Amino acid sequence: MRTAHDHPAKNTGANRVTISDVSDALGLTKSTVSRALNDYPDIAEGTRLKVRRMAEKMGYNPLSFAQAIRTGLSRSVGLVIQMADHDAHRPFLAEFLAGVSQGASAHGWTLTLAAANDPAHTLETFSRMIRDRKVDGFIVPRTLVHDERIDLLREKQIPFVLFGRTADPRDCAWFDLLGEDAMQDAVRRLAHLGHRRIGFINGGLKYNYAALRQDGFLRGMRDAGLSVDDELLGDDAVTIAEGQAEATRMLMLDKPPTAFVCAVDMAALGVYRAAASFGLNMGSDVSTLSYDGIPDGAHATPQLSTYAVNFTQSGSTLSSLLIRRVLGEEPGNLRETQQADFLDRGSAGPPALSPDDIAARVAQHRS
Amino acid sequence: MRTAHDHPAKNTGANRVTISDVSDALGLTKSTVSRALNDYPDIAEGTRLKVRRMAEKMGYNPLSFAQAIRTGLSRSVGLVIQMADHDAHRPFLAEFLAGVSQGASAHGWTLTLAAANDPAHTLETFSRMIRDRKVDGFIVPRTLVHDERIDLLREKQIPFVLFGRTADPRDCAWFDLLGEDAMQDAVRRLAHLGHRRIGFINGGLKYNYAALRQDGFLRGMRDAGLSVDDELLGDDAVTIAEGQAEATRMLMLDKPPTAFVCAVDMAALGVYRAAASFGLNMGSDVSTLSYDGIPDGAHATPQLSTYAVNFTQSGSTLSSLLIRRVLGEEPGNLRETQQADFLDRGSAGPPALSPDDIAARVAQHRS
DNA sequence: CTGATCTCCGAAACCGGTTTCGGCAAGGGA
DNA sequence: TCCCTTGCCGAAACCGGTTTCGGAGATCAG
Repeated sequence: MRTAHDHPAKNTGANRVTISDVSDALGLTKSTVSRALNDYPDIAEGTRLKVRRMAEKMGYNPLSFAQAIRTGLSRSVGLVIQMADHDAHRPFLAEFLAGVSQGASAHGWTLTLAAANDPAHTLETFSRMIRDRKVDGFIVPRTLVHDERIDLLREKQIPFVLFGRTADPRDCAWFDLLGEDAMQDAVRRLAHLGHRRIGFINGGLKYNYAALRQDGFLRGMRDAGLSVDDELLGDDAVTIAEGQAEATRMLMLDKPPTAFVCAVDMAALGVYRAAASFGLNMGSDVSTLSYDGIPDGAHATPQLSTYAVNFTQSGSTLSSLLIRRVLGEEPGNLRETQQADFLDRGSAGPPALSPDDIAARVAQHRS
Repeated sequence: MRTAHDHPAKNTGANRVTISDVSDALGLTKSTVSRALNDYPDIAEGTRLKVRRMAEKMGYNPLSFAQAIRTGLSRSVGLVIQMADHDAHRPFLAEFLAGVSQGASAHGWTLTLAAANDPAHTLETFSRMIRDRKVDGFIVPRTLVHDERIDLLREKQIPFVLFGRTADPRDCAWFDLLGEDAMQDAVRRLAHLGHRRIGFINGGLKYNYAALRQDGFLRGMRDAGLSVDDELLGDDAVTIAEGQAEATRMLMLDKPPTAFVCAVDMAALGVYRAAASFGLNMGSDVSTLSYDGIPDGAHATPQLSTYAVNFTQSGSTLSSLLIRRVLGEEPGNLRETQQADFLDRGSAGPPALSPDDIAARVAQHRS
């Protein structure tokens, strides 16, 4: 049986500078030093400066877990990634984590990461981290329409910030990109290029963003004075295969679209395959605009035009918001949104073919 | 100025069960309860059981940061990922992190993650985490031939475990896959299929694995009784573009290879492109065996035959090794290696063309 | 029966901080 | 001059654990 006393910790701060060392050096008590460093109002300005300088000079840094025992704050942001999400977020994971980590460490906080296999395991993981007070709050990525994580955190009164928005905003702080505006703008651009029949391939309906992006698409269509054909609306396409299936279905209609708007880049890459399978050139015979900005989009031929999300900055912003939330700011003040950046590359151009031309080309390739 | 006393922590363990609650309920002192739970030998077996049961019944869980203040152990494994590594590890990042996280939480530990932009920033990040005692030790991924991270950790006497091996094993525990054996086996398989001229495309020479894998390749060639042509050895190919460049160079030789062994899957995907550019069919006209097991390999046509690494299990093993290291086990006892799994798919077959045939085909496509 | 040894637990210090409370001294008003 | 604030700091408790020390009682050998 391996136990703590079998292996006394050898790294028990041999020569660490403690708050007592600082107070002794100044002839003050450690309580005064503590209050000076924490900006208590009952400390004279001169004393505060002396303490600051001495602490700096001696290289004093408080131990966060020693503070935590009294304050309850561990100065750590929690993040649970769910492995079953096989969809689009994987390509950005590194960037996102880097952003979260850097946003946290900019305030002297750390990132505590956990991974879970399925929704039940995710909730379990949240509960365990809360029970053991490993973190002061959570970043909740990929918010769902009905999100049990939010219910749990609300019930347990744990601070959190969403990456995404949610219908019921109670207790919710968030950062999100305006996917709906991107979809609307995509339609506007395509309409401006001359497209009249535009198909929409949405992402996972369980995610909160799906309804928003569809609304944005529909708004764009209305603004452009275009009619919406139910057959040109596709759902739940978050992989290449799913995107290809939806695009293939639409291209085989009597009146196929000349352009596609995709809620997710992966689906757009599927549209490329569908088009290629019918001998249609992407960017001229058919056009595609999409959303995400995955690296593979830049390697496709032609390069995918898309609304790109800066995941590093998103992560960093989320950390900052969460820290402010933990320190007491109201969630209502902690809601930020931002526009995605349009990358104008080669996948959308003026329609070289009419819907009838496309239908003929498709028919020819099916024989 | 936002300070701690402006926002008193509200989650200061309202109704948390402490060790005193347990001791009071039993009519014991908290010191006895503590020693009972930590398996001190001077506690009667009956008492230990009573304490265990009561703690369980009351739902007592010690606060790790409260323990840390005395023991110095924060029960957290540290991991710093370096963003500048644009090579092959990104596709597995999620799996790897999941493994590390699960390996840690299996022992009640957590994963503290940080990201750095470059080597200097990495060292800085290590130092900061050490100074603030955020973690008890580190997992060091992607070991280099000359690795400053190892130097730093050695000097500061911080426990660590390598993902990979290193030339100077002092203080080093590690887990690694035997890439050299995979390379050797790849040559054996190709020779068995009838290949006589085999090219080797190595990965990044700064990494420790490169020399090992080249040794394995050379051993395989010697075992098969094949001669090694210096022109058929390529280095530093970790991206598709770099792999394509090396393969293109070799295919344009007077005596091109009929098969390739790649140290890294990404490079192998580049070999696919080089072959395609000369009208050579992968798996028949030329063959390729590789190493890593990236997801894209399964999407290539034909599917890439490769030696796959289980990154989830690797991460989990690394966590366990690190925890044992932190608890006092000698690094010499904490060195594990494992064979990669060969995925026999479609990219290697008997040579349909001779080197001369290939040279002719290449010449034809260059005109 | 006595003294030495062992077993087992309580008492108290300790870890490194934070926070409450009280009091001294200076300053201001009457 | 006296009283009442106000400013500023020390003393001590506290947070939730761990670890050292010592001693009471039981056991055992002589």
